[in-house]
Amino acid sequence: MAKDKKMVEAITSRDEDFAKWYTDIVKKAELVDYSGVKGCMVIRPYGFAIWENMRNDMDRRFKETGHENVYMPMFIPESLLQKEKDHVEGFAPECAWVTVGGSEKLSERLCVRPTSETLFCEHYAKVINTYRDLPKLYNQWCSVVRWEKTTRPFLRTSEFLWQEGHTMHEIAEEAIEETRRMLQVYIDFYKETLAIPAVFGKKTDKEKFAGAEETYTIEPMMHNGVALQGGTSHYFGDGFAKSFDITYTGRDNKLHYPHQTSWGTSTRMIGALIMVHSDDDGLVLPPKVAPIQVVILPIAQHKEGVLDKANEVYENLRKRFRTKLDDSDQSPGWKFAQYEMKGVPLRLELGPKDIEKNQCVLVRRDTREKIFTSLDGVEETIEKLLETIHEDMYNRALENTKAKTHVALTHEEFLETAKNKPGFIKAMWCGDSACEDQLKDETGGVKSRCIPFEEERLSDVCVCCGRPAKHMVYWGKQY
RNA sequence: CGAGGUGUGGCGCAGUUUGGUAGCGCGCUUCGUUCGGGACGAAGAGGUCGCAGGUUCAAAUCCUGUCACCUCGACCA
Repeated sequence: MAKDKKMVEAITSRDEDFAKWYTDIVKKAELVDYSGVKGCMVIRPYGFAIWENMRNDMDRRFKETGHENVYMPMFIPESLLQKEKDHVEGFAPECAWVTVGGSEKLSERLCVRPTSETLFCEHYAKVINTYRDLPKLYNQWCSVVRWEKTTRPFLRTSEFLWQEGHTMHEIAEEAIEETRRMLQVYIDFYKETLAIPAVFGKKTDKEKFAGAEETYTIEPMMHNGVALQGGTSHYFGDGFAKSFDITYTGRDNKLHYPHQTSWGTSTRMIGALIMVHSDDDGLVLPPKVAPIQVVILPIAQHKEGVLDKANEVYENLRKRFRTKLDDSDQSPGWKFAQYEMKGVPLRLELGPKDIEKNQCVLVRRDTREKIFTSLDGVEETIEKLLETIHEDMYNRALENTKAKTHVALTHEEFLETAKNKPGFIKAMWCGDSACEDQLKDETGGVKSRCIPFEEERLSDVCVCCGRPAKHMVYWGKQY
């Protein structure tokens, strides 16, 4: 069969209808199911296993950088939420409220947390007294609720799982350093674990988080050129500390406000995984997070010795890889398609002909390449292949991002590019949010993604208004 | 919040215009044959047609109301 022939009729082609392709994958790969509540999804075992792998990897990185896990309540009293003005204005429109407990109407309504800055602040006010209590480096894994108008599995749901780090520091520089450090943790995680390249940098004032002084972001590009805000890290200065009256006695025996950060990533990253790597045959998972890294498919398994050998290989491989042996009585063709749909990075075929020659067939999910290899030392072969798959997936995504990143020097060029070429646009900007608004209106949704840490001087003037340029900005449409 | 769409066995749908015995495909169960790219045969099980009213001898079908979900926009991790 031709390599590029579409084998799974049930999945809509990616080029035909990207949105439909996405939801097909999500359902066919058994990642989620819809629930009875609008915008809330059931994360099925296979989808949740991906999240668990992500979570374990990130959690390790957080702990290596000195953070501790905690758990805050899920309810925020309205009065607490209102303590920081910008923050409440940012989140009030999408809060879900609890007004009744049992049969009693509550004297004060409770917000189901959309994010937990206020709860952390309330707690920090109690436990921070002296500079010796700093820094406080807390993280929590939980779910949050934002009453979204439009929802899509993983990308935007009413409730989603995430991690939120909240830290307090003696001085501003240390907090800013923490903000940048955690962004770097995200960048590394995307590259090393998800095999996803990204642009990253600082958000413009207009795109900042509600209540933050500075917001840093990681912006991976999806296969179709649309950006996804993949994680954010915020520097709050001492604004929240002042609103919540968090003070500590400094080395100088005077009262000071600590400086704060927060940073978060969510199950949305699973959406990124799908939209960056997957194809018309289903999911393509990077080996580091794949719930099954190698699936062993015995061929003609009723024949003498096949299952015995398959089990022997399985017992050997499972010590090093997340391995599955599928000896169900489905036909081989069905199994091939099934595990391709689920994105298993490597398939190991083992039939009577192989066993005779003491070999097996390894098939890469990402390229479909077939490799005939000896069963002696097959675990080394697999180890190397999984690494190669990771690198190749990263590089393909990087090529796609590069190919879909354009430069615009003039206003006309910007509009022309935005209209005809999906992807990022690099262009100079004066620093005025009015220009961001104008460009967004003129292009039907292209917004500033970020100001990268390493800016190029493309020209001296703003691509929108022609006044002197202050920054080079990545622009693009987003999910 | 605006504009569309859909609710019928587990899943996907037809049937609704023109009221008259609840259908199809997949899946599921059992048995047999198959097995290197979604195998085949035979026999089975499974549905208060989203919900509530109404019209009628008779409602999945007509009327009124209601709930939910999906897609696309505007807003957002």
